[in-house]
Amino acid sequence: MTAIPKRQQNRIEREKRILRAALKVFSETGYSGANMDSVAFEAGLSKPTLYQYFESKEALFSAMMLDERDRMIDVFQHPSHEGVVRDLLSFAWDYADTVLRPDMLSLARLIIGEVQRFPEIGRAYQEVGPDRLLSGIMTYLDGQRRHSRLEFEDTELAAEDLWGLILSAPRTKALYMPDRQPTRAELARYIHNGLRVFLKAYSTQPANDVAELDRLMDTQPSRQVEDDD
Amino acid sequence: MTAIPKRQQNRIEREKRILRAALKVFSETGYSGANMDSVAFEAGLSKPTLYQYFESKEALFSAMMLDERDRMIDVFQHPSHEGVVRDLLSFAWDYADTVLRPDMLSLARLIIGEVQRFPEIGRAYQEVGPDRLLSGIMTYLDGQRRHSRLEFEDTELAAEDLWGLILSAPRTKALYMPDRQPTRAELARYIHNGLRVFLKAYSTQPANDVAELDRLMDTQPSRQVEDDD
Amino acid sequence: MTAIPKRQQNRIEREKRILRAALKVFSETGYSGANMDSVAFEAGLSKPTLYQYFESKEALFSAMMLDERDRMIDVFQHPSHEGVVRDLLSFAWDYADTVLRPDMLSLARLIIGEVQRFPEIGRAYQEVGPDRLLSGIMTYLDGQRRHSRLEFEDTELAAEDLWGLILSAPRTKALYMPDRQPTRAELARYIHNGLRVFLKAYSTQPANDVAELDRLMDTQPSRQVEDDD
Amino acid sequence: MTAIPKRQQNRIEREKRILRAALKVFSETGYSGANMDSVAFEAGLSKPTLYQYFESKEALFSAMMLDERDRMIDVFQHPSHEGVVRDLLSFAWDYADTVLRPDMLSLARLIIGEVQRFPEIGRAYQEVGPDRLLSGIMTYLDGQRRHSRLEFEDTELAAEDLWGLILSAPRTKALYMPDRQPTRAELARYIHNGLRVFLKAYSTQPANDVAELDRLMDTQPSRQVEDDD
DNA sequence: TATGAATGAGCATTCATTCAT
DNA sequence: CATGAATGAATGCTCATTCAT
Repeated sequence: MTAIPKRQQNRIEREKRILRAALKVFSETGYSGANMDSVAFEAGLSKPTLYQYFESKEALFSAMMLDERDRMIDVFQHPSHEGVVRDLLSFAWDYADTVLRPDMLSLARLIIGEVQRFPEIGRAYQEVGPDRLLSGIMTYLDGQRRHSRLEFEDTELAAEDLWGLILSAPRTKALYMPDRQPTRAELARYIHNGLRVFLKAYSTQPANDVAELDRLMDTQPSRQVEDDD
Repeated sequence: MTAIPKRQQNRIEREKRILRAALKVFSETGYSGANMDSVAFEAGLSKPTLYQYFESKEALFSAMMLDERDRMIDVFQHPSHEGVVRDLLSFAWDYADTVLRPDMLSLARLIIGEVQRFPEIGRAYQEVGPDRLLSGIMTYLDGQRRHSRLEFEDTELAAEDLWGLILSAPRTKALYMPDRQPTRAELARYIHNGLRVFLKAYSTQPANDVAELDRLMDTQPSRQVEDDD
Repeated sequence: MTAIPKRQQNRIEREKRILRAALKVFSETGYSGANMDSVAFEAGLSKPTLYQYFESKEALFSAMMLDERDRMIDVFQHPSHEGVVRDLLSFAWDYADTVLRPDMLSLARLIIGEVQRFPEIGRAYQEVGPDRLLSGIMTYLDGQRRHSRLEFEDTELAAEDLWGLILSAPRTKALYMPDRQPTRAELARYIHNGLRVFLKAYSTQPANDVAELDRLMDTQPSRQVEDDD
Repeated sequence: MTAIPKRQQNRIEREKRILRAALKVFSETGYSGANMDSVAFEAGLSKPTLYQYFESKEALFSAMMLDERDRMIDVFQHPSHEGVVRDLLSFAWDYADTVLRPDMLSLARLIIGEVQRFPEIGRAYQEVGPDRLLSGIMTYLDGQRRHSRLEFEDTELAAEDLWGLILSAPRTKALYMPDRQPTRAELARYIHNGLRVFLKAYSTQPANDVAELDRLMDTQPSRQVEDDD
């Protein structure tokens, strides 16, 4: 039997619990505002045990942040291939759903709030978050340009435009106002408008594509009807 | 003469000094990380005096934040009227120069980082920052629509697009990476591209306007030549 | 009025209290064994106040040690001049009374016990304690040599012999056994014997001097009759 | 064969390792400054195992101290018999070499530093160290008195004088200044002078003996030529 | 028996806040 | 009114000691 020793197993499990607890506590109160007692309590163990896993508050913070970052790598789906409009729409919803999740927003606030104290954390997230995402979008956009469905010169700028048109406004708002989550309808409005502008600017057949977009948005304005208040 | 009593005068002056000191200290280390000793020292007075002006750390923080917000109200210039393209370009630079200033970014990080602890601060800034700005842009865009120079249905979305296309990418990067300020050339690239997309999507004479934009960007790619590395 | 400001006065007084408290606490339990709460309590103030006066435990320890050292500088009397035997006898008692005081022994134990952690403290005491004392004795012995009352080649060795003959045994015992203070009678025995050997070895008239010594020791075997148990 | 069971053997071995580790750790940082982790690590076993051998830090300390004391019993050689001067000289070097060894000094500092916390330790060492040593010297001195080579009344005082004249000064210095070991030459100076004084005071043929001493010290000023810097 | 893992209690240090002058 | 001085209440971190395996 290649049984993983129970000890080892246990240790890994506990480390995960600590990192989860740390995420919660640091997210709620920031680095300085958080205290190790809370983390220990939240993780269900004592402070000395906590210190056996991470040698200092700072080390715990960094470890947690980098762990979260690694977790984020696989978050974004690769675009499907059912036609530009459908693809972009699907991508827009996927991305919005992820980026506007309360926990993602809390994490983003934490990073931004502490980036002056921990500059390397900001950079680390830039690399796996925006940069990786962007390169995913860029690959897709390049493909569509080769198929003459889109036209542009600077792929990076086009990708950033896509992101900015769809999410800049709702995400900025969400960062500043944690208690007001955007509704599905609001999101739909941003996505609809953002994609329309993007298509007008970058599609080789803007009129057709915008028409298709309008049709799709009418049909399927949102995915989760329940919270469409 | 209804001379303001010297006492009164003095008090106001001192209060300003405290608020400036608070901005500096809180910006550098966040709310929890800052301590009242530093604020008092930075303001050049003793802690008890500081407490005479603000009854608690929390009160000082709120007061400082709201004061900064008020100061921000007059920050953005009203658009001039020399033609849409020139107007938008002038606005874009104005806005970029303001929003990407290191102190503005620090303040933004502070707000975002503390918004969960002080939700009203986030809302307050939303009102005078984005909202006021937006309504300024909206007024301008509405005017241009009346003159048939632009066309759109939803003014708010159009205004948000303008903002997002120009500044979403560089500002997001700047928030996450405090040590890497964007150069003038990078800014010019974002502005040029953002306005081109905006004009393509919203102008009644996209081809002409984009051509003019290209010409203007060539002529005057930046304002401060010295740091155009 | 050249009134010293009460504040200043107070501060000095309090600092003295802290140093006294520190001496007590550190002497009792050593550096690591002592805690700042005890010092604060013993000094009659709160821990933060204590920290306003000394920035760390280590700083307090060093300051206290150096203060004690300075206090020690004036401790040893200069020898009088009533004849070698009388002089040496007087010096012997003076010195024994000082060096064997319980607080002096505690301090010595503290220095010796912590000298590996704070090497500079050991050196500092060596300079003002033994070294200064020795040079005082040496001056005196040199004088007596000039008057042909004593003879020797190496003044330093002679001085060290004087010290060693009188105090080495009782002080070593006292260092190792804090609960057993030497009685006056025991001290008298050490002094009598030590001086006798010293005179035999160094006096130009050993027989006479030893006889005088014996007479003096008979007459006045001790000074403080009360604890002559 | 009444073979000792391997278990038993092992246990004894381990106990020795622990005691050696404890000596090292306690010597370096004192009782309070030392921690059980370091002892366990130094002994190459785990803390619980350590606790199986010694039920508490205090117990370990005491056991180690008493063990060291027992080890010390056989340290001092019995004086040979080649004539008083030669005997004393040989004894002086033997004793100096032992007492001034860095590990012996560290141990002495430890005892002195902790004697207030563990008074019985001080007494225990007094018994086997000074007391046993002293009674050895006393036996020898008594012998020489019987052979009319030395004369004195109080054997104990004579023995203490011998010790004090030779080692009081260098040992006291060494206790206070751990980083400055006395050189061979310095030791020779102390020994030469101490014995000369001793012989002048106690020999029945002082002139002869001092002459012999001078001759011996010239011939053989030290034993280990290499570090005679 | 030996050990990885755990913890209650303690300790140096800091900080928001308040007096006394 | 302004300030030097003071403090109760944390907070990060450590350590002697004990389980559970």
